Amino acid sequence: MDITTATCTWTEHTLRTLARAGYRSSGARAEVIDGLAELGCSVTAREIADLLREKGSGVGLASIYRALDLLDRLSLVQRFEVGEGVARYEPAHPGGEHHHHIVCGTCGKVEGFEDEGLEQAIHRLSDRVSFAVAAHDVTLHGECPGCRGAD
Amino acid sequence: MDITTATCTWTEHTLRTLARAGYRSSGARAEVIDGLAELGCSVTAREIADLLREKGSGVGLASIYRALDLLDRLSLVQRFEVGEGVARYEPAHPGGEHHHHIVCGTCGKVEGFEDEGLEQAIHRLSDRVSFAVAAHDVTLHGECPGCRGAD
DNA sequence: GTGAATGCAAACTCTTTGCATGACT
DNA sequence: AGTCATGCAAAGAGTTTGCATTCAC
Repeated sequence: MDITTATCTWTEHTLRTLARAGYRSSGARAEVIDGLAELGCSVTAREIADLLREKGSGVGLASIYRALDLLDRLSLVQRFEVGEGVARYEPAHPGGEHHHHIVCGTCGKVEGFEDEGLEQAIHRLSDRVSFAVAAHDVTLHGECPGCRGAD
Repeated sequence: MDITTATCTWTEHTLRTLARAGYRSSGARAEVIDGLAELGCSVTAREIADLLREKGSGVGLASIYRALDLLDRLSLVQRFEVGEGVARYEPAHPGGEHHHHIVCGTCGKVEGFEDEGLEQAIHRLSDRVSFAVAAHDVTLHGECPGCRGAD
């Protein structure tokens, strides 16, 4: 997965989509988008705030939440939780390809993974349930290589 | 799945496990366990509180959270979230058999489902990742039959 | 009697909202 | 000018914690 080119494309796509929908994308919103592109996978609002503050930006937390909410409503980011009671966000790729997350129960590290077999199983299963399935989240819990070694 | 006998067994198992671990299980804790057994799948702390209050119980919210936390640490309940920022709990069956959840994006209804193909896919996948996988959560998002019809 | 368990209220964290100010078209 | 966007501060919701009291053993 080439994060660099992917997120670069995502940034452009996002700015273009916002503009097309009539939203202004300067100021705080643009900084949040840049921050998301830079941080990439599985970031919290606080992490974005910390990054922007480090860079000397005066963007407020409220604007970050507002931007994330807007991006989520436009399907430009994916919002999810891994069981900490904190919302996490990451750039959503327009093609629909996506990954899931695995969380280290010891250090809290979150990593992404993709698995075609899993996607297929969920697809097959979706036909069998009474709900109309629109999306799915999978979270694996375990211990990361670093923490396994440190036991 | 026969909820009645399953939760009855679960209640006994839970009380026995607590006693064996040296915890007292009278008062608030027992009421929370009863409430969980009665409500069954995917309940919030508030739902337990409401049920107990209805029954005239004076159990406080803090005791409910403390009980749920203890049961979770002893693996007697499963704790999870479906993306609302609220923790949900349900009796955990000792055998390890478990189900996952599907959430209606319109009315918020949560239902359980089981799928062997999904479990197998996750099992196969677990061998391929660098983490030591200990558990997994799957959440499907969609629209329930009732809300589909009401569109 | 002693230590665990409980209830209440306060504290805390994450997130949302109200409102006045500032920026873009 | 008019509207949208922002920052700050306050409000909300869910959850946790401190402490005095109560209860089980």
